[in-house]
Amino acid sequence: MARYQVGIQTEAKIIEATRALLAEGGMEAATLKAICDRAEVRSGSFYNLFDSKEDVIIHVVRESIDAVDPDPDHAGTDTVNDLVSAYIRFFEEEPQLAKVYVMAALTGDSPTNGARRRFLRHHLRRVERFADAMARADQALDAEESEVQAELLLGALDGLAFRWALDGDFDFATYAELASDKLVQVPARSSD
Amino acid sequence: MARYQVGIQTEAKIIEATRALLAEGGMEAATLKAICDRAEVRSGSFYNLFDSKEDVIIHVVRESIDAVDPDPDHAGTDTVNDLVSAYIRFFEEEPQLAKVYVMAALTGDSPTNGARRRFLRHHLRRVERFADAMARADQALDAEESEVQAELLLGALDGLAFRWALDGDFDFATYAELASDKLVQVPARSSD
DNA sequence: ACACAATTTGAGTATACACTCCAAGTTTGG
DNA sequence: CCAAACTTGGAGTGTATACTCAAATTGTGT
Repeated sequence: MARYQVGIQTEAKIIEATRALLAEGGMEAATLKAICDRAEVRSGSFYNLFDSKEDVIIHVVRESIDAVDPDPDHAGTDTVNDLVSAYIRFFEEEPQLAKVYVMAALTGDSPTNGARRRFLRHHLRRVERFADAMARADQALDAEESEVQAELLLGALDGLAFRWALDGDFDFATYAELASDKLVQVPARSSD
Repeated sequence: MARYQVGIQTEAKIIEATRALLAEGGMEAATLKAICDRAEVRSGSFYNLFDSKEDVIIHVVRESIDAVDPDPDHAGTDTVNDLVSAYIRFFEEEPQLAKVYVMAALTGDSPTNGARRRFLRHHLRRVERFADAMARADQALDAEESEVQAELLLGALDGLAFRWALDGDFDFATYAELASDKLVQVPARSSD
């Protein structure tokens, strides 16, 4: 027999509770008890729907990682500006998911190590995307140069995101744009 | 009566063990049992010398934060280059402490929240230092502009450090220098 | 209304953690 | 060489954690 509606709703409640807890207090706040209390569910129901705590957490973290991507199909038409704007928009429109995104990398726990590896893998994919967009915009850039520039820009963006996670008042969007302006523009070949 | 030599040595062993554990596995690796095992000491001795686990951890974290500072007296003579070089040197010469420095902010646990706050406070002090050096180097920069530039550069450096913590193969020094070059140089006022 | 699968419950298990306690041992100054 | 101060070992405490399970309850297609 198919799944019951009530079970699907319970699953949604658990996911939502986990997301909120991760956003508010990172990995350490998302204990099983906290998740179940918030979702108004007993631990037995939790384990009827998920194999482990790690399951939900990875679900939520993946969701937050996917949300940062403006073009999951990788059509290859996005500009560097598109990519940076998407990153900024993500922080403005989905601050909760954005916080999960950073917190997952920031906080420790055995499930997080998985999340951390995931983060690194995602980071490397994004570097590729940025590098592609840069190479498309500036034919003079070879593959290696654009990759270096991409690492640099993403490093800066992640650092600023990290800064924002430490202090919510930090104006991430403004600094992200500034970083993009300074790091991406091709330096005017002055004299060589 | 003064402290016994043997106690002082035990204290040193515990601190060293904590430092190594923090560097290797961050906050979550530094359990009391792990610390005591590594230091070859029983928990009773630990608590004879420290009030709590948090005590040692804060000691080690503070040590790592202090190590990043090239001029603790703040004589005000250092250039931006000096500051960036000191940051890079810190990662090259004291990779273990550097990892503690990043890991403390990266990994969670109740003691870490203290460490995280400490990290933010230290970050703000460093921003001031960088901003001062920038203002000294370029008289055209007003206080606000130099602070923005300092936040930007430090954000980028921290992001690259973060990247290095995720993946030890990442060439932090090269990227840090690149970031400094691109973010600090005053843009040639082309036409305005 | 019925059968029965899906779901829920909540007490219970096992484990890990930081931390305590104190008797026994060691170091030190006088 | 003594006694006081310090240090140590290691069993033990309390608490929090993730996770299990059998019985009770609820939802759904027929």
